Amino acid sequence: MDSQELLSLCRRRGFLWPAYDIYGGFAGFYDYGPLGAALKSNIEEHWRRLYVHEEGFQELVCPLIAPEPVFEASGHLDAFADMYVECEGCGETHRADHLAAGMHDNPASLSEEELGKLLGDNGVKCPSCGGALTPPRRFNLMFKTPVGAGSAKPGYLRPETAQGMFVNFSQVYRYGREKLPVGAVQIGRAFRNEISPRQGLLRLREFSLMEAEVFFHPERKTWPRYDRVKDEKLPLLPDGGSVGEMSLSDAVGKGVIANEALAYFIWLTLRFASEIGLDRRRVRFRQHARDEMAHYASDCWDFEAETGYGWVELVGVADRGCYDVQAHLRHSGADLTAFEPFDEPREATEEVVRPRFDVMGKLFKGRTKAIAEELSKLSPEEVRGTEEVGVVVGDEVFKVPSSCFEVASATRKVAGEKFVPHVIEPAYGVDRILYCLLEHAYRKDGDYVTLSLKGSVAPIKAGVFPLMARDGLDGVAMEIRETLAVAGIAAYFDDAGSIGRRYARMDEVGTPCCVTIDYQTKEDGTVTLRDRDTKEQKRVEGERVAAAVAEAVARSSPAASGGGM
RNA sequence: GCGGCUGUAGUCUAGCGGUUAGGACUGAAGCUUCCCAAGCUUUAAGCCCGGGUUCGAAUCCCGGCAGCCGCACCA
Repeated sequence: MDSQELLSLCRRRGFLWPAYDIYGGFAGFYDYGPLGAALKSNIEEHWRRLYVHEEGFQELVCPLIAPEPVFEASGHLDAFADMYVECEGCGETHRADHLAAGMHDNPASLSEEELGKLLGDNGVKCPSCGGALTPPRRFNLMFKTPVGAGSAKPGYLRPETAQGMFVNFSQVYRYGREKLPVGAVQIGRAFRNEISPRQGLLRLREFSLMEAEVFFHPERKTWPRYDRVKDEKLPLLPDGGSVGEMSLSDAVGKGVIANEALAYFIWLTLRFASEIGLDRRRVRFRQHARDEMAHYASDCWDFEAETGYGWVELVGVADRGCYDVQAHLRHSGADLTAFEPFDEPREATEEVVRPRFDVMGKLFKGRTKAIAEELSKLSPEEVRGTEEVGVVVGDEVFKVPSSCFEVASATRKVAGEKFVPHVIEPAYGVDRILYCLLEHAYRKDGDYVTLSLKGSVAPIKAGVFPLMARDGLDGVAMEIRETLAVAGIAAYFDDAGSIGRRYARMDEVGTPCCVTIDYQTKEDGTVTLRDRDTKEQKRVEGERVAAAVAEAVARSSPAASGGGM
């Protein structure tokens, strides 16, 4: 299909268009119009239904701007940047770390200066023309903005919503009654200063993400509902293999997918995709190659859809290990751990420095308590065999003779252990999903275009038309539209042009059914209900119209709690 | 960021240095008992932006912006 045709429809009918058009446009930014906004919101609402309502994830709304330390910890400040050199001869730019491949174990980890020296020492020239190269220049893909006036602190627009959930692990864990696994989600905007945005909605500088972070005990990566779906089939493209259908349990059993939890969220992604209307025959899960994966991930699967642009990544489901939480724990000093009680409390015996208050009291009088406290913090190794130990309390240094303490073994009851949780992250790109949905729904018969959107996501659920805008038919139609609106069904009144033209307008924006009021309505109160995909019509009682429309919409949608594909 | 191609109403397009930029579809108003983009009347809407060449520029040249394709990039 021709993506230009689809984009033209999107603009014509009010789905979306390039932003700031009257000022010449702004690459990488798009506006959603009334239909696009409704479609986007329906997609997000369906996702929320699955993750928040069914699976019990906690939804958070975190700020779009975060202070610098967050991204120092996450690694975005260093790693979410590319180093470039430019050729002084031909002007071509090259990835500096790529040019240094083979000269260093990990060129990307070097500073600009170090990398520049490395390239210079090895006499690297422009691969295109052999010209001299500029020193490496760093281009960070995050948008930076000062926060506050004066000596403002640097802030960054978030490049993903994930960090907001990692830094809030303790709140999520506590709200979840201190049980694992526990999950948080966030739906919202993220920003990346792409060097070259392309392909419409597929590479934006400002875009929407739906991300979930599921926190696990490192050795128990499964999910309560896994057993229910373990025999379902997944279209998998394993690293180094070819596409094939495989059940979850086979994939986990054969080690194709690293664990049950990862398999479950891969399946949930397929369920979501299918329920909003992506074509099951044009999607697959592609496993990242070892060298493609972020260094901290242990397994990662991209959910891809086939489009006019080729296979496009819509969702990434990755096992990120303990990397993110660990990073914030170290960087912030906060205790971002989970606690697991042992079946039986254990007794741990360890050696400690125990102050002898009877001896100390005489020597240090009123300072005894403070000195003893400091003394207890020392390890047995530090005091063993010494005659005297220096202890600092405030500004004072006290010389404490060894008679004041002893090294004794103490028995402590340990109820359980603390650990840094592992994270599995399903991350969905809303704009890409929306675009692919439109492509997969696009049907063309001659010049006649129909968007075969699922009722669950269709921006308008029903068109309501008087056959003629006269003889009171229009009044009846307006009442019916209002009845539908009150019942929560997005309905669109149209009395302009021929009836065929009005059906065509609705077909082109993916409206699943239309209600038409004709002269028979005046006689027996029935209206016709017309189906978008079959073009079939049937008469229904006027009083039943809301229920009948709801049924028709549901027919082109999956059952609310349906687990099957 | 580099190279190639391209930019005319909401959409698709005619134009090739010289009248008032033409058409189709769409939109709006109206007529027509009108169930699948029907017909008729009326009507709105355009040369991406900025410089230059020229008596005269949608047209030629330069720059910018945007789009498409390829390269690069996509933690």
